[in-house]
Amino acid sequence: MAKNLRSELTSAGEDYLKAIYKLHDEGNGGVSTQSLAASLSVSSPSASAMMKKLAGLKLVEYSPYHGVTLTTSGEKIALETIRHHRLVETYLVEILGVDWDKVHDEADRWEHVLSEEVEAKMAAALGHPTRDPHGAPIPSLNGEIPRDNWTALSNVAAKTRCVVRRISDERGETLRHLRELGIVPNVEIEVTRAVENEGVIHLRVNNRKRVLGMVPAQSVFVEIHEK
Amino acid sequence: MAKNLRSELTSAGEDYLKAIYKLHDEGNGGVSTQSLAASLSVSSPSASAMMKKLAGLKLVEYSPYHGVTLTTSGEKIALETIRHHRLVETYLVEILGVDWDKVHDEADRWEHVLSEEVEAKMAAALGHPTRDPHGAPIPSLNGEIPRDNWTALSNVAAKTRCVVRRISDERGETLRHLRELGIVPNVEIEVTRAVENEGVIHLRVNNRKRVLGMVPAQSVFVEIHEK
DNA sequence: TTTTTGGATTAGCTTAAACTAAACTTTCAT
DNA sequence: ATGAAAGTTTAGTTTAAGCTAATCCAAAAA
Repeated sequence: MAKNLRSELTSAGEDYLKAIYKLHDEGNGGVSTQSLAASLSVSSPSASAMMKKLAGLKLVEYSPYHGVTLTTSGEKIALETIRHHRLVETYLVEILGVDWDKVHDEADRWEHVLSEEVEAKMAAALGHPTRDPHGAPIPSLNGEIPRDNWTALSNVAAKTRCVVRRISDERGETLRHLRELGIVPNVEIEVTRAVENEGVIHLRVNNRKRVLGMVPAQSVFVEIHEK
Repeated sequence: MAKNLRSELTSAGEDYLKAIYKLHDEGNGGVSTQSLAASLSVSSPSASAMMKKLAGLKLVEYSPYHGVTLTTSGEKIALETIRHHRLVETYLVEILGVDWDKVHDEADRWEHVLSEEVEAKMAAALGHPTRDPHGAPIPSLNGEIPRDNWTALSNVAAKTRCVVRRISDERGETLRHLRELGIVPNVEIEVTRAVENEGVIHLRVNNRKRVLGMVPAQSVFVEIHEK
């Protein structure tokens, strides 16, 4: 069913659906043509045209000048694509030993060529993981995905201990930097100093002092330690 | 260098180069527009147009009305693509346990999205194999590939013992049938009866009598047993 | 040498996805 | 309430890859 819809779809279409899902997920609410275009590095007329096409396929609800939202089948395809992407990332890191900061681009290409059958084999080989190497949740086969409620590191007050749970930035540069600082999922850290307008947050990671800019700190999500 | 050329190229271009290589390899000599078009399930005008484009990129030597051959860089890319394809097939069978007869289509898609880095990891995980699961040689990183000199099963005389070395048909149907008969690489078989015009060859495989049509027998290559 | 014929190429069109430039809505501020 | 700014859509073009129909060449047959 969704399979049929998906076969109507090119990989460009899948990319748009995925982007809409993510923007909706973060930004909460209808997704604007501009944000969509920006997130795909595409002009807004291109995004606009694609919305018309996806609306024709009943994959999005599109009200010109007022943004789009996914329909049920559109969301299903978006989640399938995200599942592919995150499983591939996990597989590349865990089984093939590819660097944490390099898997994103590879997975962006693989996600469109992976058959359901091979996806299932990968998932099995990994023991059906629920998180990718950056801490992002992997949607289940039937499209369930946990809603996380973690805090951006940029919002954490001084003297707070917490555990890194997720890095939401996908760019290799940022990821490499964070890894060098030891900021990866499941590592315990402490915010030692956080003063507004310093543009920087001070941390203790693996018992070393670290300084992190506020911009990358916005994409590090942590779970605050119970007292 | 070849990397640069390759980046100029779409996956359609890679498919054409690969097809030219294979046709040249089997058919010996210049490759005709028609055979190329047929092997890619494309119209001849399409093939013709692509030849002009590839000639512009200096990947083929193209003399209108007289066929094409690969240039050195064209052959390099063809071999890289074939290497990707066959490594992926091997990986899917050996590591992920995908069925022997189903890996071809998957690999046809993967071959275009695999980075050199991941390819290297796969090759290492497999112990740098030199044959894919159908017995086809995997080109080395620098483009070397053994020339096999095996005999088509359709040409083997009665009372001959031999070892299956390669199946050159890629269609799932054929492969499935052969596997059901036990005709897979490295299995020893004996031709028990082979009479011209019967359109069929009789075999003993794993100590069982088998009958195989001449058409599939043409894509089974064997090594004749030393006396 | 001419003719036939089959294979190859050109001409012209289609679809998908992008782009720029121009025109149009919304919305916000005066 | 209206005009400007911001954001969106339409118009028209481009590139890649395919297609059909029509033309063209070359090799074999007469």
